[in-house]
Amino acid sequence: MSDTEQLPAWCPGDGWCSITATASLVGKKWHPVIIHRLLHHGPLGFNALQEEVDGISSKVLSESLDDLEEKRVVSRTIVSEKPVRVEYALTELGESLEPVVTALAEWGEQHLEPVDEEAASVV
Amino acid sequence: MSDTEQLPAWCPGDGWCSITATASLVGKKWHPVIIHRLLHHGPLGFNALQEEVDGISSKVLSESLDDLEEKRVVSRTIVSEKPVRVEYALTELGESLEPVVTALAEWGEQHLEPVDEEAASVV
DNA sequence: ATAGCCAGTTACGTTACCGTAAGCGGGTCA
DNA sequence: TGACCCGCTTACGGTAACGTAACTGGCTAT
Repeated sequence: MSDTEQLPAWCPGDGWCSITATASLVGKKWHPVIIHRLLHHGPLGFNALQEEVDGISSKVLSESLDDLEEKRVVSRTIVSEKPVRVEYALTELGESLEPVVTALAEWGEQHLEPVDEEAASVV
Repeated sequence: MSDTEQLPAWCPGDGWCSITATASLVGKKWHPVIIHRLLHHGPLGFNALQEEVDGISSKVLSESLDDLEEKRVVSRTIVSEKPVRVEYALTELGESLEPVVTALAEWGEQHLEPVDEEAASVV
């Protein structure tokens, strides 16, 4: 590490930061899980997705989907069959997040699973 | 995608989720940036780190470092020279986050930079 | 003694995010 | 017609995260 080290441009000093920007997309509690489920289960309806995510409320799921749709990560397709169906799927942009979500998942797998937060130090 | 598809175990239905767990570490606004700076600039003092991160306040930096220290991601070393110095560095666990932070950074680089949020749709 | 750097802390306020509970409009099925 | 599924929305509340501003305390250099 010398003094004149050039940073890879993705850490500028002028406001924008690719890390923060990406984190604001994937850093919400449910966002990465939703994306992961969509990656591995193809298009899903609202209720199916809710069951898939396990723990999320309809309200939060709805909000998250709105957010992700606005950010062009998921697409909402109304399938006009008799019972009005809706299908949520990843856009290309959303699918491109696969490495990111995978990185999150694998790191958690490898470094976080043997969690002993309460058994660790205090008391 | 068949029906009996086995998920890689890192997306259980029973509460714990490696993705969410990791996101709770790296998903905060400043956490990944701090880690990134520490990855690329070696150990830094408080003020040096604050200047490096650019935009963070001393309070938030302090809080973030407390959090990251508690989670064994960064270490705080008091270098007891005459002017009391402190050095923040990554632990092994912290360094292992490199792929995750890199994934965030690179995705942002490749998919988010040409941002035209305001120029896009409305008005 | 005054000024300045380093490493924070405290007080205070705002916004974002998450969660519960309930309800609603439309359709299907019996 | 009533019971039930689907796809949400609304109302309400709490906590956590973030932000600003000011201030502290130890040490140093002048």
